[in-house]
Amino acid sequence: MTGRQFTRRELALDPVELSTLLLGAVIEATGPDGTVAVRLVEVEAYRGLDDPASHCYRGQTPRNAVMWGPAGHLYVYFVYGMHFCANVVGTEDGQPGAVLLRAGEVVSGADIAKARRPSARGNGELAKGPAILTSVLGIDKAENGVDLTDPASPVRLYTGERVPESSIRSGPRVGVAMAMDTPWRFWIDGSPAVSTYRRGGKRRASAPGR
DNA sequence: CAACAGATCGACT
DNA sequence: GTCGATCTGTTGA
Repeated sequence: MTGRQFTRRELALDPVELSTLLLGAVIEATGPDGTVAVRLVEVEAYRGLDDPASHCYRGQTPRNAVMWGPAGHLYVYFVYGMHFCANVVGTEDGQPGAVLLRAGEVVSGADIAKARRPSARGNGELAKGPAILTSVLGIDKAENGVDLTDPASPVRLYTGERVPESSIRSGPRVGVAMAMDTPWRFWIDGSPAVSTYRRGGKRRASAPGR
C-alpha cells in the first residue's frame, strides 16, 4: 500500500501540470494472474487541440474518444502493430488532453511482472518504456476507458511519496517528430528507469525487395 | 555507446 | 496505401 487513491477532481488538470503530479505516483493493476504496482518516474504531456503530436489534434475519433471524457480515466491505444501505451486523461469539458506513462519502477508484484515480461533485459523491476510498462501491468485494449479513481477498477492510481520539485527534470518528448522544441517530457532525476531519449523523425522504408 | 532496420495492426489520407 | 506517442537485435565507431 502506498498512499490514497486519487480523486477525479485532483486529476482534472492541464496535462503539463498533471505530469508533475503523476511523477512519484503509483499505478496498480489487477489481472487474472495477480496485482502489480509501479511507481511512475517518467511521463509525457499531450495537450490535444494545440499539440500536433497528440492523437486528438485532428479531432475526435473512435480510438481517442476516451481523451474527451472525464479526467482520471485510462486511455489505452495500440501502436506499431504490437504495443500498447497507457495515458491518464487530464482535462475535461471539451479540452482533450492526457499524460503518457513512459516508465516506472515496480514496487510490488515484481515476480508477476517478471513472469509477464521474461525477456526484460537486466533488471526486471524496471518498467523502462511505455510499452513495457503496459505489459508489466497487464494493460491492453480491454482496460481502455477504465476509471482510475474507482476502488473497484482493475487499474487504480494512488498518491506516492512527494517528489521534490528540484529533482524533476523536463525535456523534449521521445519519438515525436513535431513540436520537438516543446519540453513536455518529465522525469525524476537519477532514476534508473528513465528511458534514453530517441529523437522522432521520418524513417523511409528501405529494402524494397525481400 | 550510438544509430538503424524490422516487426505488424489499425487509424487516417 | 502509408505511417505511427515503440522495442529489440545487430552493426559500426
